[in-house]
Amino acid sequence: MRKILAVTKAFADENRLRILAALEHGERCVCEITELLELAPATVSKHLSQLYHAGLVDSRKEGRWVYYRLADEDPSPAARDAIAWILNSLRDDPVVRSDAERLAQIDRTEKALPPCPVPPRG
Amino acid sequence: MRKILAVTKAFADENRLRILAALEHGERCVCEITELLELAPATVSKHLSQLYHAGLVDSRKEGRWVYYRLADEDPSPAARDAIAWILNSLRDDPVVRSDAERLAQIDRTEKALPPCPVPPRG
DNA sequence: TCGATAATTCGTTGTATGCCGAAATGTAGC
DNA sequence: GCTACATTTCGGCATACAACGAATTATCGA
Repeated sequence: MRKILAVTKAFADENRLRILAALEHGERCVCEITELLELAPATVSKHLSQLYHAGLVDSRKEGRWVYYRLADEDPSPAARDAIAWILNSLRDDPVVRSDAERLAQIDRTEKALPPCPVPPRG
Repeated sequence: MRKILAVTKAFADENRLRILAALEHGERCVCEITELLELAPATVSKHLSQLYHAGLVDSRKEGRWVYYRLADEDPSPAARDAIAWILNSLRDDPVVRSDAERLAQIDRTEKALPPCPVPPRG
C-alpha cells in the first residue's frame, strides 16, 4: 500500500503531471522543466524528488546538469503500468499539449545554438 | 486537467483506495464501509463524496441506506480506465486482501440474519 | 582560485486536507 | 407526532504539502 500511495500521491499534483508528460518523449534537465513550469528551481527539484522516490523517473548527472527521464530500466511493473495509465490520461489535455509545443521550441533553440541549455557564451 | 486531477487526488488517500477496492465486487452502504474502515461516518461520507465528484463511484438510495458502487453506467472512458488501473494495482495489497475477508464476513452475517445491515430488531 | 551556473537542502509560510463531534436532513416504525 | 437510525453538512483542529528565498554543494570556464 505504501508504494501504491507513493505513486498516487505523486500523481495528485498538476505540476508533477506536467513533468511526467514533458518527459514522455525524452529526458530533460531540471532547468528546462523549471523554465517550462515557471516555478522556482527549489520547487521543481522537490517535485522531481517525489517522482523519483515513487519510482516513476530516473536521473543522470552530466556536468552541471541533471537529466531526468521516465523510469525505463528496472521498471517495476507497477511503475510501468502507472506511467502508461497517466500518460494516456493526459494525452488530450490542453495544458499538456501546450507544454509539448513549448518543449519543441526549447529543442529547436538548443539545436540552433551550440550545446545544452543556456550555452556558455552565446 | 481538472478532471484528471480530481481522479488522481481521489486516489491519493489510503482510505479512499480501500473503499474502491471494497466496491470491486458489489455495492456497499455507507455504514458497511464505515465499519470496515473504523472511521467516523462523517469522514466516510466525505471520502465517498470525493470519489463521486471524481466520477469514480455512483450511489443509490434505498430507504435509510445509501449504497455506493463503482461507476459502471455512463462510465466516462477516463473513469473506466482509472478504475481498472487502480484496482489492478491494489490487487495484491495485504490491506485490501484483509478488507476483502472482513467484507465476506459482513456478507455472511447479513445473509444469516434477515435483511440489510443492522437489522431492525434482531 | 574565483565567479557563474545548476541543482539540492533547509527553514518558513500559506493553503489544502483528513479527521472528528455536533447539528441538520431524511426515512422507517411505533 | 415521536423515536431511532443512516447519512450528510458544518465548524473546528491538526497535519500535510506546495511554494518560495536563502544557504549549500558541485561543476565549468576564465
